[in-house]
This record gives sequence, C-alpha cells and structure tokens, in this order.
Amino acid sequence: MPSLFALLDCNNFYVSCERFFNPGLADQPVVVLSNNDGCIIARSNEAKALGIRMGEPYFKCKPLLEYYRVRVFSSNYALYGDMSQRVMEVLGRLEPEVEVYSIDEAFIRLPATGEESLRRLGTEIRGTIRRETGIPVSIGFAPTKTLAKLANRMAKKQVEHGGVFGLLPEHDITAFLKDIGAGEVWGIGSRSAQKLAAHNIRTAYDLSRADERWLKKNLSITGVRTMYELQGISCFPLEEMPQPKHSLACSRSFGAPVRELGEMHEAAVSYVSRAAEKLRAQRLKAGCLTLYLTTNRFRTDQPQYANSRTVSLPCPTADTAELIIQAGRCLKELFREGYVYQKVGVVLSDLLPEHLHQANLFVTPSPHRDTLLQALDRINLRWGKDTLQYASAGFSKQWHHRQERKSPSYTTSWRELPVVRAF
DNA sequence: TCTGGGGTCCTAGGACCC
DNA sequence: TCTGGGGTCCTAGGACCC
Repeated sequence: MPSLFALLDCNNFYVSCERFFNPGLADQPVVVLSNNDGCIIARSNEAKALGIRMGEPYFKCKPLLEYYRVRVFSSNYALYGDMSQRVMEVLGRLEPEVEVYSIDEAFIRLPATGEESLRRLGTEIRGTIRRETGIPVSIGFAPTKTLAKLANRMAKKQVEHGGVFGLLPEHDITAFLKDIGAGEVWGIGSRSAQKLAAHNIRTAYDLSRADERWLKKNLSITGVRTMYELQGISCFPLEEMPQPKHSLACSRSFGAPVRELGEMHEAAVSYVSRAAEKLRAQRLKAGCLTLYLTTNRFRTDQPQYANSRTVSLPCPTADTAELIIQAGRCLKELFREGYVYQKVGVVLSDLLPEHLHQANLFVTPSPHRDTLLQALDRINLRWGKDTLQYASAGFSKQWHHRQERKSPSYTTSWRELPVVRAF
C-alpha cells in the first residue's frame, strides 16, 4: 500500500505552554519574546488578530501591546523543551513511524488508507495529545512532506476542519495550489520567492509546473525537489533516526552594551562553558572551536565591526578549561578597542563521539579530568545552572541578556514547581 | 535605550595533485 | 603568438528552516 505523510504541529506552541500552567491566559492575547526580550516569536490567535506581526521587535510594538493589555512573556526554553518531549512521547506511543522535526513539529508516515479513516486517526491523535499534555495540535495529511505542510496550514486556518485536514490525490490539489503564494511553500524563502516572481512564478501551482532546468540553475537541486513534492512525488523521506550533529553553538546578545575586553571575556567564557556542557550531555567531543563577535548591525550610526577566528584543537575535547583557554586566545586576537559590541558567540565543530579517542603523542590525557567534569555536571544538574562555574565567567554579569518576563520553570526546577491551593 | 538563537544543505571557486 | 586536463577536497557564503 502506498504511504502518506502527516505533519503534526503544535498550535502557537510557546503560548500554549504558558497557558497550560496559567489558565488565566486562556482567551487572552498572549505573546512570547525571543531571547534578550528582542522580538515577538509566538502569538496567540487573539494577538494575531490584533495585527501583531511575527518577528516584530518588542520595543517597536510595546505601545500597541500595552494598549491592548497583551500578556508578554520572555522565552522559557526549559519549559518548552520539556513540554515538547511530552508531546513527542505521546505521539511515539500512538504511531510507529515518527520523525521529530522541530520543537513543535513531527512528521508521521502512514499507510494510505481512505480519507475517513485518516480523519478519525487524526482526531484521535489530537484528542489524546490534548488530554495528556494540554497542548492543542493540528494535523495535515498528504502524499509528500511539502504538501503535508500546506495541509497542516489549512487545518489550522479553517476551524471548520476541526484541526485535521487531508490534501489527498482524489482532491483537486491544482485548485488548492493556485491559491497559495510560491513564497509560502516550505523551502522557498524570501530570496527564492523574489527570483521566482521575476520569472513570473507566483503561486505554488506555477512552481509545481516550472521548468526543471531553470529551477536547478536558479534554486539548486532543493528547488527541483520542492517542485516534485508539489506534484505529489515524494523527494524528502521520513528520517526517523536523528542524524549526528556537525556543530553546536552558544551565543547571546548582550543585555547592555559591552565595550571592554574584560566583560567580553566573561561572556565568552560563560558561553563556552554552556557549549561544553551541551557537548558532554550529548557524549561528544569537539575538534574545532570558532569564536565570533559583532557590533549591533542596526545601529548604523555607530562604527561596525564583526569578525571570527577558528582554531583546530590539538586533541578533540569536551573539557571546559581547555576550550576556555582556546577561546581566550581567539578573543585576544579579535577584540578591537573603540567599538560598542552587541554579541559574542562560540561554535564547536568537527564533533565526534567521546569514545572515539585519537591519541596525541604530545598530549597526555589526565584520568582525573573526566571524573571532575562529571562531578561538575552532576552538581549543576542537581542544584541548578552555574552552582559551580569558572571564576572567569564573572559574577556580576552586567552584560547578561534581558529576561524580564520569564514564567517559572514549572516542570524542570524543584524550586519552581507550580503551587496548588485549596480554598 | 531597545531588533533571537541554533542548525542544515548546497554551490562556486580555489588549491592541490598527477 | 601559442604553456593541459581532469579529478578531489576544502571553504566561504548564501539560503533556508523553526
């Protein structure tokens, strides 16, 4: 039997997470901000209806938000990550072939049964996830991932479908695609949409019938695959096994401008420490470290500077201390006086599993380091982030990113458990 | 005053080798 | 006058995603 794809997508996911622990937010306009309280990255339907746009800088729409008494939250990734896991666990129990695609989305492969049985299945999955996690989801069915994305959008947009919508071969997919802009298709960003429009390809339907050679030349092979997917020919398979990571990063914009090397060094050490923690949590080592820094590109009135340095490590490592030393050297080379810096970041690459050990003639590994690092991680896991930290990460952290409206980490911190009162 | 963060894939072009 | 050709590997930059 031919197979179909379903895309399950959590509705306004971050807002739904906030609402689950704070029922007073139901029916209220709610938004969630990006890190550093910079931009709007999630909106409730009520907030969308007020015309608040995705990606809008917070400071620009603050008056509007206050006027309409929109409830505003800093992002709380500990909470969202944990809620995501719950949703994916329930889904994994219900369906055998699942690809977790992002924090709030999963693809599912299903046998191509009739529309009615798909609708029943979708409704059942929706109900179970809602009941067991409190998160509302929408589900779209179609012969390819790209079409399932579009079907999902329809499931969300038109409430009469009850959160489940199928874009199946027996339907008139052509008419449907004519109503969709080429730029709304998964994989077609604004740059590609511009190129397509200049070539008079404006709708998803136009794209599905584009000239293959022209597409290959202008949008690369991925554009060609998208074209076939729109025709119902699957080119993106379900990837149940997550691919090993090639890189891992940590960076933050500063909460207050940074001008001095000392402060910059503290921030760099903090992010390197976090990146090294992630590395160890995933049982990886890094062979390469990149440090980069940049001024605020929006402040065109100020002198601009951005630069990066990459070093190969003498021996792949996940040891915070070694990575801090390397990052410190990079920073010394990169830092220039006289600029107002906005951000520093670290990228670890050439990742490999920790058990693959390549010995280095000139480096003697200390047997105690691993034990020490394990102890460090255990203590910070048990007693909270940065209970133990390197002194060079600083203690006052004036540069620390803003996070003024964060909800408690209800599900991941003993100190922040929700409190239930009986009257 | 104030504009996120983390990740992937693809391609062109240069370096290098024989 | 006139100075090869083909293959591989690596990297930077562009574009995309959520």
